[in-house]
Amino acid sequence: MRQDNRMPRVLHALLHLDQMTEPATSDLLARMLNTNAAVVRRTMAGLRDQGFVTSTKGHGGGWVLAKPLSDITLAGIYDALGAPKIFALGCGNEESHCLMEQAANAATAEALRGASETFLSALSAITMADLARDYETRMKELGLNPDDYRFDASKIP
Amino acid sequence: MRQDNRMPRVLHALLHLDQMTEPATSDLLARMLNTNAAVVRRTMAGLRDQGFVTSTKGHGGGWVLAKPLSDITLAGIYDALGAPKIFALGCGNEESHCLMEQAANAATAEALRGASETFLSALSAITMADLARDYETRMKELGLNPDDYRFDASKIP
DNA sequence: AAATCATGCATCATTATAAGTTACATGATT
DNA sequence: AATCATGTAACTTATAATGATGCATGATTT
Repeated sequence: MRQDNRMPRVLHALLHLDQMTEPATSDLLARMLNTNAAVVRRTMAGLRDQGFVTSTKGHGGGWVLAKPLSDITLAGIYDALGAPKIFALGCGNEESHCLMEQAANAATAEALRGASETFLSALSAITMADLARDYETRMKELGLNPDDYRFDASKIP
Repeated sequence: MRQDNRMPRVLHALLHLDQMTEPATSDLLARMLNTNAAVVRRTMAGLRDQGFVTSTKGHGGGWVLAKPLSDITLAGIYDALGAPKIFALGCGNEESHCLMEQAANAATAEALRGASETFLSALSAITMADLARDYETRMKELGLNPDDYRFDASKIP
């Protein structure tokens, strides 16, 4: 099955949005994320509904961050994306009449449940501000000045 | 992405195999698992290679459990299946030049890594014998006699 | 030895789902 | 009025798992 990359994409988009001084159009974000404007709108729609960003139409319109990064946890974003399916592995969720199948499915489901718990609690513990700090660290490690990188996206042809 | 249900399926198959007194053909297992003989062969191939089961050709041939259930952990089976991809969620694994994307991807990857660790250690802690016990418990809860269920699969038309 | 059974394996069709595309209606700004 | 940008629907493409089929090969039976 094809992988769902909306999560890292949206995180990436939010980090860029935080650097913007004016609304970012879907098209600009699409170029930043190396994708398509319609995909951006579709993906960001959930974040808008949850109040993480706002979108405005018309001239000068686009996407704007609606909260400080420190108020946005990755769990909040995950939910805003519609809490997409985490696992490629299934647990044979059909209601089975076979008791052996029930035992097999239950064991698989339990292992997945634990993993999902770990995953979601990890997401709850991280805010977008943490990511921004990580980004800053990466900048420094390369000896770059954050200001040089700001608005970099607008330089994309 | 479509889900990978090989894991619970194989667990189910092994529980049945443990109840057999003679080799189970791929076709029989397929009917037990509600699938296709070719799928069974394909899926069980890895288990055979890892020595969990043996397969013999010809008259009276088929699949036989090669180890006691207590010697088979779910982790062993997961590996025998080729350690299939666990997550439907991706972490944008492309090597990115954008530091924000790197930060976004790293955070997602780290959350997934933790979840995968939880998952795999859960699998290591469970043996097929545990599943068999669970099965027995389910039998008793329904007031059924395990012997009544034995070879049930051969009754499938 | 011939017939039959069953695996091993390759190939093709089917299905599910994320992602990419396109098109167009609607609202905001100039 | 013209232009910009979102909102949304519909369609196509890409990717895997799964399903289906056919046939070669080896084992067993008669």
